[in-house]
Amino acid sequence: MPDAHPTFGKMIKRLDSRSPLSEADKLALLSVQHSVRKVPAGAHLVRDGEPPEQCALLLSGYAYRYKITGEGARQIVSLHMAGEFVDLQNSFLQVSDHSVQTLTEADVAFVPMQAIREITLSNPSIARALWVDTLVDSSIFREWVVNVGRRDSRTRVAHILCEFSLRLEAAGLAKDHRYELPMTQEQLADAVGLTSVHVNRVLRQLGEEGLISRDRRSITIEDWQRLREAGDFNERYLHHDFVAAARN
Amino acid sequence: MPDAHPTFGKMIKRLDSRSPLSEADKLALLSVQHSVRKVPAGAHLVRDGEPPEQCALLLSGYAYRYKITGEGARQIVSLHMAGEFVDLQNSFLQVSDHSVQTLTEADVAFVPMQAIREITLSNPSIARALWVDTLVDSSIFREWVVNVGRRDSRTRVAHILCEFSLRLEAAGLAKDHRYELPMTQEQLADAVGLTSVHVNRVLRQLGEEGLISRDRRSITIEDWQRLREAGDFNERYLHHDFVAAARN
DNA sequence: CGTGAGCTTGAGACCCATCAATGTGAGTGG
DNA sequence: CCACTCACATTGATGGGTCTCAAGCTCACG
Repeated sequence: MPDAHPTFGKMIKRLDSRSPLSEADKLALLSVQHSVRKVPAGAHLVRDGEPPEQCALLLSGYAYRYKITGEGARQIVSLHMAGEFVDLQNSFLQVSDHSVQTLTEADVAFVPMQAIREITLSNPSIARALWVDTLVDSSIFREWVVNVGRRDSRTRVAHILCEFSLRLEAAGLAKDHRYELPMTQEQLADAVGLTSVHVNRVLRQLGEEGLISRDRRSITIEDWQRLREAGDFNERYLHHDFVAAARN
Repeated sequence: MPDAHPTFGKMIKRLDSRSPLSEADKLALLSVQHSVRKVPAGAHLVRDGEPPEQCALLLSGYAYRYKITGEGARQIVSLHMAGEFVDLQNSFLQVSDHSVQTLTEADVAFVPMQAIREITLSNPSIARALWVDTLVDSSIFREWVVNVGRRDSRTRVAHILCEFSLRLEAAGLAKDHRYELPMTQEQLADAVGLTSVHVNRVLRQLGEEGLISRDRRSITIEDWQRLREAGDFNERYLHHDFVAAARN
């Protein structure tokens, strides 16, 4: 039933680019059981500690994953955009180890865990493609560990702005290094392990230096090369280098 | 050919506990093509930026993954012990996004990428089990993002000591909350995003408070409950809760 | 015993957090 | 169309946690 939401095609294209899928695979993905629901901004898709029952694919909008420390501080561990699965891992783990919340209003396709389990057992290429997708997720987590662990505030913020720019462009959601940042400065701060006050100062500084300009939530990268250097950014970890990997 | 190194059994048992394997699956894993080599401490198993050719399974000893920032700072992003794959993701990605180095002398089984690709395509249960293994890796990365992003130094160090204790016990490499920490304080610092000087002070403080005691590289957790609280530690993210997940 | 890597400790500096106040713009209701 | 409100952004002043620099210590090993 290829009357699936158009974003399904986007998701399939991304998977296919890193791990080739046959036409039959693509059709199987298109017709996987799911239900679509519109979800308001700030809604929880997954809650830390609860056993998951379905897997959410973002059809539009943004979401983020986060954890809360015992002190009550929040750390955002990833940001997700249209075409991405936000909690694929939950299909195979007993209990969720973090929460997922929408950043904006979003259209979400909920796929029953069972459907994911079945399609991946009966179709090894789909399993591999989804696996690779989670491996790229991992790579981004590793880079974030480095970002919050070893970079100073200016570098950290510049780095994440570079990452968002490339990921949004790869997803067809931005171009010319200009995009709507769907988060408040406080959320940005929680993603880079700083306070919103300090993020504000850093953004101002990056603006004064002519690396970026801002208008409300819109970010324009005025000088990609310099922002890239300022952010110690190397896009290798995004694994956008789609050289058609695998012969099997 | 079940004349494989005994640690293969350990690895298989761990995989099986989170994602059930048939006897045939286990035999296939035991007889996967590989070559064993003894590697000295400090040797590189993988180098950032290079295309990987094989996948390393640690049979004995310890290894860690790390990245170097443009400033030359090192961030260790994970620690691995006997029975773990250190770079499974490399079998499916074009280029390595980080380096892997041994912490101690180690026996390593090198499995050709091609063998991993083949066994996972022809055997969906093995693919799933390895996938789940990488998902647990991801969960640990997420926790590390939180650790370096939002916890103060004392909490950070206490947290990682708790994590090591549980992981080593689960691997049968420690018991009674006592273990040999296979890293220098500088390496520990690079894992928690601090300096070795500060890690040293924190370790002393934890000792003075009676939470741990140290003798050379040996760590004894004197008061698990209090260290757990000090480290804001909840073992959920380790996904050691082996309730035999899946019917298919 | 000499050597070197790693551990330990102190003093001072600095980056970022905290606290606090004000500014701004979108939405709401009168 | 104008108060009013509320979330978010912005800015300043101050303090603290961690880094940096530097020196001495310990212990395994030759």
